[in-house]
Amino acid sequence: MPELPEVETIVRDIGPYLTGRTLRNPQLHKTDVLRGISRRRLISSLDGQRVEHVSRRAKHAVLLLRNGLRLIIQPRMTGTLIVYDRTLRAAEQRYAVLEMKVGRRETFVYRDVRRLGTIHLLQEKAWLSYTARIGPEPLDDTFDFANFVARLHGTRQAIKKTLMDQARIAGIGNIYANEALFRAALDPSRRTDRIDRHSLERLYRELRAVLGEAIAAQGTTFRDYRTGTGQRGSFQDSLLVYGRAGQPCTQCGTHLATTHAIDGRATYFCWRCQGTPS
DNA sequence: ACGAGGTCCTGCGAGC
DNA sequence: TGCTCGCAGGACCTCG
Repeated sequence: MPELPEVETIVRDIGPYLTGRTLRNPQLHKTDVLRGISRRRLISSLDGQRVEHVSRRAKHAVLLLRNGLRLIIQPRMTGTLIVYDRTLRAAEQRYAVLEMKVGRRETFVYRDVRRLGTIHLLQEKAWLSYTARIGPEPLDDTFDFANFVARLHGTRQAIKKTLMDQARIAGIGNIYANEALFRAALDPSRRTDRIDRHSLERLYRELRAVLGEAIAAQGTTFRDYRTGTGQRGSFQDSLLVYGRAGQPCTQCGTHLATTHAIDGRATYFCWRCQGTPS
């Protein structure tokens, strides 16, 4: 489930293959991922366009094209973005949503089993408005502790839900919210407005640390996620709580617990180290 | 402002 | 074996 570290890994991988290349023969196999654009206009806007720049914003991959449009792909749950330097195998072709040639042999594929992912194609102005609705990038140099506190301010919601609110801070999903809260020894269900400054300092530090470590490990592969070259990530080996219900806490040995009480999403935590969710 | 619940989508595993 | 059903979940929506 690509969150910030996974999309960052994808973008770093595919960027060198796409930048300066011309998109040829785009094929859209499914249309239900399109947002605000028809298949016909997407195809005609992509075909023959040079890719000027590839970047990440929150959990989106952004391809800036010569014609000024941005192709924005959000892989969500099961989406993968891969550049292959060979012909695709049948299994790789299956579930392909968008596919285009980016060189003599290279093919760029957006593949998505469940197709909860989305594709936008935006003009500069629409892009600015789109990105303005998303919070700041947590790994930016400018994202200091004061900024973090300001972004969390004014809500009584559970801290885990607040962290995952893309309008407040960009790119944090379920895996890294769980991990950061455990590492900061914070109860995921704690009301955001009732967390003391020292706890917030720990959370700020651990959040940035875990995101950085996950990028260094090429992301977390639980099931579908692959890097931009089709490899598995390795941060699943470093997860301390996510997916580890029933296993011993690495800090105190207590059996880790899971609940769906916060926003209906799987929360993993240690009763002893993080306290009891209220 | 906030929580609850529905929606999208398909593979998978449990249960019968 | 073959079927149904619930679940996985990020973002967005409506309702109370």
